[in-house]
Amino acid sequence: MAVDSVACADCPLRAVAIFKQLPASEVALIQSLRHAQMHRPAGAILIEEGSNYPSLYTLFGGWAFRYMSLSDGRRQILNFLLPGDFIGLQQNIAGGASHGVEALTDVWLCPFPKDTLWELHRQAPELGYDITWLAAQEEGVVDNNLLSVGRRNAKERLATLLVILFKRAAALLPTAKRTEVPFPLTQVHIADALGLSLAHTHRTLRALEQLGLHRIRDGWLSLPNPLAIARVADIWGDGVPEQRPLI
Amino acid sequence: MAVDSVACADCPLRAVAIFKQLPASEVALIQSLRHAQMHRPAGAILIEEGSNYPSLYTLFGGWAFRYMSLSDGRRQILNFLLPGDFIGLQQNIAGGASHGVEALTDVWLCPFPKDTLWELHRQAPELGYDITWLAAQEEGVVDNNLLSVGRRNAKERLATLLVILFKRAAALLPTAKRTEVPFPLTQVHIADALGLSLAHTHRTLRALEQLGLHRIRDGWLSLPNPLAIARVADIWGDGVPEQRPLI
DNA sequence: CGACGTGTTGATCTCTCTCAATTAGAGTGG
DNA sequence: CCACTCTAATTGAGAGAGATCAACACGTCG
Repeated sequence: MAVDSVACADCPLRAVAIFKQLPASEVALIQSLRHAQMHRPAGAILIEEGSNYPSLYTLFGGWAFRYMSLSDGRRQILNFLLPGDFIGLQQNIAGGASHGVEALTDVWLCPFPKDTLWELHRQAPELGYDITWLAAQEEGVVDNNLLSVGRRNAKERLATLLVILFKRAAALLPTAKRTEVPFPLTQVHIADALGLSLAHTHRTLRALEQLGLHRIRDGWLSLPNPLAIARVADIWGDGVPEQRPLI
Repeated sequence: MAVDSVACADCPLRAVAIFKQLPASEVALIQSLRHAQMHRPAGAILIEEGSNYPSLYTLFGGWAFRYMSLSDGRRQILNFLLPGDFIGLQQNIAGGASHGVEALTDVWLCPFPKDTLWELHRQAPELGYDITWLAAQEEGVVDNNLLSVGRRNAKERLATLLVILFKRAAALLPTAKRTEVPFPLTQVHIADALGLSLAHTHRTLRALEQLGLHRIRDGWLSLPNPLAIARVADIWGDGVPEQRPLI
């Protein structure tokens, strides 16, 4: 993952099948707005909760998550961010949601100045449309999490999270290597994402493992029986869009 | 609420202070894309859960809500839609979130053809930017709900919902009339929005009422002690943006 | 070596759910 | 005008999923 500001045109992410191909002119526009790539260690706060107009980033490498917390420290993880995800949209554009963003692993970021959103819309309507697409897509992910936390029990929530993260992570890997995917979450992250206590998360995790529905070892996740765990999760479609824009 | 396709330029909603003023040219563009206004009764399904590229609407009058459900019937309300909200963004733009939309009261809608999103982006970057703003804003609302459902207990959830809905509804009223706001939700809606059972929702509602934190009568909500209920909800900012775009 | 993060596990408690009934309008049709 | 139906609100009793609290094990790291 050694990165010395790879040019957007040569971006290895763009070679991954899930990302939509862009015309060279649009890639050039993105390149012209972008700053040099930067690195942040695992655990770093990428966007402070409550900050009003923070920077924008494309997550180039590593995982992160968005979260909100209550004044007494209770924290809810809203969704996880994987390579290719765009960071800072909500805060930058609509002061509304005052969530924070934290690096789950070491991350590499492509930073953009604050007025990038407007420039993209103005100079390339297609990219403006793509930004809207990304916003709508991320809301869909949060919708799913809300359904889980509101109406699924602990086993179902866990199954849902594992299935969805597996699919998202697998989509970034070469087809041949999709038997297991990187899984950097600790049980604390899982608990905070699912609205469960740490103890209960642990017990439920063990219960599902005993049923042969998942296996997490050394930061890798595999799903020995994808159909069975999807059935527990009550998921029909696959949830991962065929192709998505990459800004 | 008699409506025979009021022209966008004369739209009474645009006169409300929370809505951003648009240049006449942009209002004209919106008008040119829009179909004649339509009415739907309370309880009508405006967008079927799982439908792929449904119509787009601006909610002109009445309340609605977005929801998702599990195969056994459990339902989660994702967020409520009030006049001025844009409907159908997520499904239309990113096949991702397969949620439904249901009318909570009788509603009046301004329908737009499916390619409107793209046309707005292409013909008026400012409006494209506004669309993105709306998407980001709505995601912020869902973020808040996820925080509630994941990490707040029943009393806190209820307090949060009442405070936020009160503010959103009040912003649509003349300043002088903001002591009470329309409140068309039944306890079933509240329960489904908060991830609680109906019975517990009812008991918690009564408990908060006994504390003098709210009063719901004949479809109207008032908050006798706004500071106290906001304290229970653990809300600091006001959550309602000063000005928002109206498409 | 002590501090810390992460995982693990037991015991106990309680918030919230489930199930079941009852009451009170509002609407409908004869 | 009355039986009938339906929705929404209400209330009680009992049960259970998940929370809380408290230890302990293990590995890493300064």
